[in-house]
Amino acid sequence: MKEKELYKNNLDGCPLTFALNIIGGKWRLPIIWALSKNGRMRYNQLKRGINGITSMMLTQTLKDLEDCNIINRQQFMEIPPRVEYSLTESGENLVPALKQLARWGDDVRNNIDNIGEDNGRDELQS
Amino acid sequence: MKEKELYKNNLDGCPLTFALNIIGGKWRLPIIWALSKNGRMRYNQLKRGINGITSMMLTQTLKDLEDCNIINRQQFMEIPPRVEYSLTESGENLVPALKQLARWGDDVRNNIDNIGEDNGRDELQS
DNA sequence: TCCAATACTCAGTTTTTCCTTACTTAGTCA
DNA sequence: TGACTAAGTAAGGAAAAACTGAGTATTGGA
Repeated sequence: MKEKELYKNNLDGCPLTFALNIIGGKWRLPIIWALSKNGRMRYNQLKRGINGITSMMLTQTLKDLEDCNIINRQQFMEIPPRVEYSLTESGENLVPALKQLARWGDDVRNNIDNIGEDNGRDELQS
Repeated sequence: MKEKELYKNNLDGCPLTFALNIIGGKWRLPIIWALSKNGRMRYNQLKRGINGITSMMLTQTLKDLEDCNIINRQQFMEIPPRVEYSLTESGENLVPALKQLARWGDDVRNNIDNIGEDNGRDELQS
């Protein structure tokens, strides 16, 4: 194979890099996952549901995901305030891709844990 | 829906988190991608093929991926030295999942571009 | 009157990740 | 002789990501 015919990596414009930039933060996947499981959720509901997240990280990550068009934010003008979050269509479309990745992760981990021995499967939704 | 029935996030043991930890470094995907396109590659071939990577980052990332059982490292006892890298079976299995994610990334990006008509430019696009 | 609940926001700090520059060993080419 | 190739290592610093702990406004209930 000649050097010139090699695939050359081009980071800008790669849709995979783009996708990973969207889901790549520490708390983004947990939020997306929780919303895909539970549907519409309020701020403090998310906070209670996601183990270890702080107010600040939740606020920031929700805003990031909203900017990426992955989640919707609906604010009700009430006292006490109420804000509900849910996945957008893009967000929903992401879920199958994540499931495939999760399936792969599961397989790999089983291979590492007991090499050569297949001991059933763990459920994807932990 | 009762609070107790909500899905609760458990980061340890989540196969998705596990998968993202494997592919989540800056240079991991470029290396995996290049190997999946070109098959077996030597160190400097990878270095030339991946735009902007330094020796150190390449060495480190290759070692990380080897530890994760994503790539094989085969060393030939020759002068000058020769080392060839290739995807393991786990590495090959990862590729379809990455492709699905990439497809999603592509769709989302196109959607953003189209929405841009009524909203001017946002800084999401590369 | 004081506390709880809601959905945040801010300043400052720590932790993690990534990068830069130089150096290695041993043989080959001019 | 000196430059070049191969496949890396080492030390230290910069940049990015994440965290800590506090404060905001409002109102109903004890």
